Amino acid sequence: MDKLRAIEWFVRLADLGSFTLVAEHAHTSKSMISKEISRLEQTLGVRLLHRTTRNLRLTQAGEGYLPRARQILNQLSEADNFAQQLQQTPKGRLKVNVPMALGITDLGPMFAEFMQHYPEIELDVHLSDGDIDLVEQGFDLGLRASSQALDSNYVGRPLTHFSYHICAAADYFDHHPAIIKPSDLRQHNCFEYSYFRSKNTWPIDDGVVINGTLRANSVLFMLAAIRAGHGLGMVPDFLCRDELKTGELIQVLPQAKKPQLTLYAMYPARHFVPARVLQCIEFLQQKFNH
Amino acid sequence: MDKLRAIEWFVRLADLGSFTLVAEHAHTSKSMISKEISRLEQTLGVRLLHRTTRNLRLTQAGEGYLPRARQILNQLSEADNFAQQLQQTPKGRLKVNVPMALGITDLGPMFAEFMQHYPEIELDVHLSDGDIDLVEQGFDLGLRASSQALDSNYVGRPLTHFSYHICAAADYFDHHPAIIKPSDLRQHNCFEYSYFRSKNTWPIDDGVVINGTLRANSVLFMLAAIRAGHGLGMVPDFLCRDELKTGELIQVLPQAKKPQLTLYAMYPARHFVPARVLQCIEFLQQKFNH
DNA sequence: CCTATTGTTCACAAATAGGAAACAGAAATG
DNA sequence: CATTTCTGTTTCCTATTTGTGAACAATAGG
Repeated sequence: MDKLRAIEWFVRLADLGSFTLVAEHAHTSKSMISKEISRLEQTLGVRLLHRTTRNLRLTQAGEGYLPRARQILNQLSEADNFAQQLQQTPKGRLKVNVPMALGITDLGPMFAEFMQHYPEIELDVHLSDGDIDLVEQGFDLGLRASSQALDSNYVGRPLTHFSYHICAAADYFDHHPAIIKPSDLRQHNCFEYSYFRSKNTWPIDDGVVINGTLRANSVLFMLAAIRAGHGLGMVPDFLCRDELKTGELIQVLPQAKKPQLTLYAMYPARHFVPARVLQCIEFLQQKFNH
Repeated sequence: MDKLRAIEWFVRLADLGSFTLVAEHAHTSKSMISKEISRLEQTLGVRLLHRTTRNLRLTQAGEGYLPRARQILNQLSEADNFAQQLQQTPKGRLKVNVPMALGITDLGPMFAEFMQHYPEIELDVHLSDGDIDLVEQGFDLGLRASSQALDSNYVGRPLTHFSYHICAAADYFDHHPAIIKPSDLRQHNCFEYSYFRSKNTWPIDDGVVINGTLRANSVLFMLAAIRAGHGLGMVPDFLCRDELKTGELIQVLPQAKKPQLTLYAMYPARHFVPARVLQCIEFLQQKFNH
């Protein structure tokens, strides 16, 4: 039995509450989890989980074992990080969370180059936009665009700044009235981005309540609708700069006060940060500053 | 790789300073140790030990990894003890250190009976008399006869008391002068026990300096010499009570002031004491009090 | 009452562990 | 200086263990 792995799985089991989920998460079969947990229980001589077919709950022993197991795993990764910090060439798995749109446009090529520089680092990139817990999901690094303060559980380093543009297709205004002042937007089909904190209010000047026929959780998807001339969207500059240059898209209200977005590289605040994480951040910083 | 075991071996390696010794200690081959440590170093990406053929020393990484490894192992055994404490029937390995002579005479039958009562407990009995570090050697329980205070790292529970007798063979005095007062001993062949703190001084009244032609680190061996009529020895009562009863041995200076020995059951002071340890102590207490 | 989904068990294929011996390097020995 | 005698590493082979997918038993929900 690999006791450490058994303990890891036990902790996951307590968190997720299902053998099947843990098996998926650990890329193995549920029979494996079952056997390993049973073996752990056997060596301890105590049942850690009370299992009925549809429900899992910790036994008294499991209840007490769980926090200790957590601490052991934490200290182990702390020790590993310490050791790896002293090594020369960064290697190992680097699990990164990246915003969907930015990941596809700008970060894709950057990470490709990063891989070339550090061939010993095994990249595990997850594209997603929702607010997820980096630690819980086991991310070493997360890139997040934010206009507000950061969670103090993480260390955040600003990489670059973005601004928003309100865009429409060039031919959109052939059939729609012009937009002179922010309140004109209310007469138009303004798309809503699901992950905006202020759902149907665009943060222009004092805020403009908009409404439209599209709501999407992907700016890329929204961009397609804008290019098709179906309405207006508020998109970050890195997504529309090419189209604005070619004239395919037109910016509206360029002088209006729009929020500045900062892209942060965030990593869990720990005693020893793996070299590969710091190297990656530095690499990105250099790329963005160039 | 069994990472936990690798860490254990690494700690042992740092303590003992030799692959060969660790291999013996762990009941495995040195190739195993070598391979496992190498694998650990590989996953960490750092060399933990700098090895030359005749000398081992920790690298900078190893120096920092060692205390963390120690802590992890401690917390793990703490967690295991916690879990096992909640279990009903005690089981698992119980490694006991027992004084040589007492182990052979009185404790042998007691432990035999103990095994019968708790068939799930796997006994690992080490007979030895020297002062050894229970924790370092991995003992769960140590039985020690002592007349003085105990190390505060351990919890000690008194089991029973012993007294010393000065004995000689019955026919010894056919050819040697009688002994009336303690100072008469100086004219006799008095055997010396290696582990006595006051080497060649017997703790009778104010202490009597003795000399003789035998020095041994085994009271049993000494007893054989006494029975053969070669001289006198100071032996604990449990070793000579049968011979005194049959008259084979004769006690000398019975009214002299001799030290009282207390037999302690000692176990490492930890947060959670395994059930099997407590059960064993209770069993022995009962046996001695009966 | 049936279906869907859970965790456990089983049997077999694949991978791994473990040990003996050969090996290579360095210190002590004469 | 050659030799002996330790050290830790490597190699190779077998026995053990691991991991998987399918069948299984058990339970909650429709």
